[in-house]
Amino acid sequence: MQFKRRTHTCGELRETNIGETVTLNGWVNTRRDLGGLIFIDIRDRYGITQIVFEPTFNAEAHRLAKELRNEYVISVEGIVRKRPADTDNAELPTGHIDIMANKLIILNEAKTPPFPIEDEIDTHEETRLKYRYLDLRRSKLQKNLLLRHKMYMLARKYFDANDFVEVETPVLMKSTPEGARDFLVPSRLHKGKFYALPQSPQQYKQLLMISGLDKYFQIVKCFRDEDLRADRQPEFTQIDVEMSFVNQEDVFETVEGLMRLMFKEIWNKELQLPLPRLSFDEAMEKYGSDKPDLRFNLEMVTLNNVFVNTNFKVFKDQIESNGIITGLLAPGCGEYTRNQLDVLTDFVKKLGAGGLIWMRVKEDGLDAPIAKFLSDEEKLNIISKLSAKTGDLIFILSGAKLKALNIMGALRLEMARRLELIKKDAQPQLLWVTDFPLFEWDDETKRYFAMHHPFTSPRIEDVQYMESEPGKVHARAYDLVLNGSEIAGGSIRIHSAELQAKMFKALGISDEEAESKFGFLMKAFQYGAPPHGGIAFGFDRMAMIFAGESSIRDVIAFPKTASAVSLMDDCPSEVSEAQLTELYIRVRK
RNA sequence: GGGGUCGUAGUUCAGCUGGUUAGAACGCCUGCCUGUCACGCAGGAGGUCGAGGGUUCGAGUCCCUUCGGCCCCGCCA
Repeated sequence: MQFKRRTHTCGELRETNIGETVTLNGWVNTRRDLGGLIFIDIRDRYGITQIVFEPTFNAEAHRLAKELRNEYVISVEGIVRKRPADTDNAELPTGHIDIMANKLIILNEAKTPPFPIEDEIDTHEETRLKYRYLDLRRSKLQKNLLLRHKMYMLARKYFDANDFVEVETPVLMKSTPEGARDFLVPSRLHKGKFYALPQSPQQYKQLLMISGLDKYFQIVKCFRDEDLRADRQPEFTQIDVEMSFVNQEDVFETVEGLMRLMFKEIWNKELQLPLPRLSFDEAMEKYGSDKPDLRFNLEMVTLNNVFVNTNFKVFKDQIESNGIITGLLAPGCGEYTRNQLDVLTDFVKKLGAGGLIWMRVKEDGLDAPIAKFLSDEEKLNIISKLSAKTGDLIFILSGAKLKALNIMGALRLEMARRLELIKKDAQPQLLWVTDFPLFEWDDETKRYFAMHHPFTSPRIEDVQYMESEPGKVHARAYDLVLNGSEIAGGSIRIHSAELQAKMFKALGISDEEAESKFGFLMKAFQYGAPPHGGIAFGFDRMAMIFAGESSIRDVIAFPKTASAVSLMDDCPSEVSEAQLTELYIRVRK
């Protein structure tokens, strides 16, 4: 098909172009057929320009324009003209001009799209995902992809300027049993053997440090075969970073520099450095989360001290069994009805709490179902500890420490929603959470797991407890948290064979097991491993927050549904018997 | 694996206690219309009520099973 190369994009023409003969190519955004006069808005990713078809100007073009429908692909040649007085459209950057068409070519017709190509649509996501290529025509999603592109460029420029080297690591790698479920890739050349897709290039980047690359980064796809969430996809992108001869402060400095750049270039905001830090313990006690949202206050308060000598059995038991009693003040909620309180009780019960204790703060004291079990002194202390005022509502949860704090953290977020504490224009809150526990107790298997990964270095001063009290050992691990989302996480790694052996021992991994699972890495460590550490950003999540979206899918071109399916191309799908045979695979029924 | 929620026209939804031919808006089609930009006016077409089964004289509506979207818990070193 013959058509002229465009002279301008659809967002480009201004009054300075008046009188020029131009050619635009694009999609029909809307048509307004007035009979004798036809207006067509032509759209490409740069913008929208109004075309006018007038029979006295060009009868042939006008005749053909009658056939135009939404989403037809067209090429238009015409003359840029100032719009007649009072017909300007201030909404459009191109709204002071229009194009008198003297030549129209229909490059392609289009079926009526299943949903309108415009920003504010309320079409179900299912339909949008099925026709993702149409969804991506909408300027909102295009804007998100452009923002994502800008973030790639900023990251690459930043790391390059700081002497980092981008190195590609394998996508087909060895399956490692720790961590998330691997996606497996069967080998045709090796019967019964499998590659795994990387959960992250963790081992490779450590090997690159041993190789002396010194400063490495990579924008890289990672894969985890776990259940999805609004902010989790089975394949996702990391900015992976590793550095040699560094401590935690060096990593922080590097990351903070990048974040300052992103804040400036994406949001035009000055980021105050250094970033605030919270220890894991502090974050859990105050906010009930290892990724606290600091855009609002509502701090939780640990009340164990108030109840050291209590007669209330529930609290007494918790204190004796090393549990926690945590309180949350809901300002001005003292008038919550029984029904509202039941809903909130139900909310925490669904998260695994035994129940929810509530107290209305009245002029003359606390009005609560458990009031009769508490001494006057305890009541006064609750009020003062939480700085409660008349008309407030107090929540108290007790239980095993991390579990109770987690549930209260969820309630904190729920109350913030109900009280609308997160304003739309709230300043973004970025912080470090540090000093994570090195180990995490797993009740099911009755053993400790590495909270981060088994190569994470303990704090030097805690090494002495690794055998006696593993639960007490803190890691040199850290997370970067933005508005209540973890956007990056990393650690200083173990680089000594001796300490690594201690770590495996604490994890209950035998020498043989360590050898078969991580032997290649252990071996490499014997050839002069420098002290090193790093971090990895959840790029999609970061893009989501910078774009102001609430789902990661809105910053990914072709995302999968919550059940890990691509509705557009219908994958995963079955494969032919021949393919399976070649891979020595039989599907179990 | 568990909890919540949704599924009716191309789209977004309404549809009461089970009862005549399942409605509205937008979109779509046809005609009219020379300054629209949410164009206007007139007319029209369009339905596997997610699927399967059951109860009933009768099911969009009640029951059971099942599929799918979204959110959350578990899971995500």
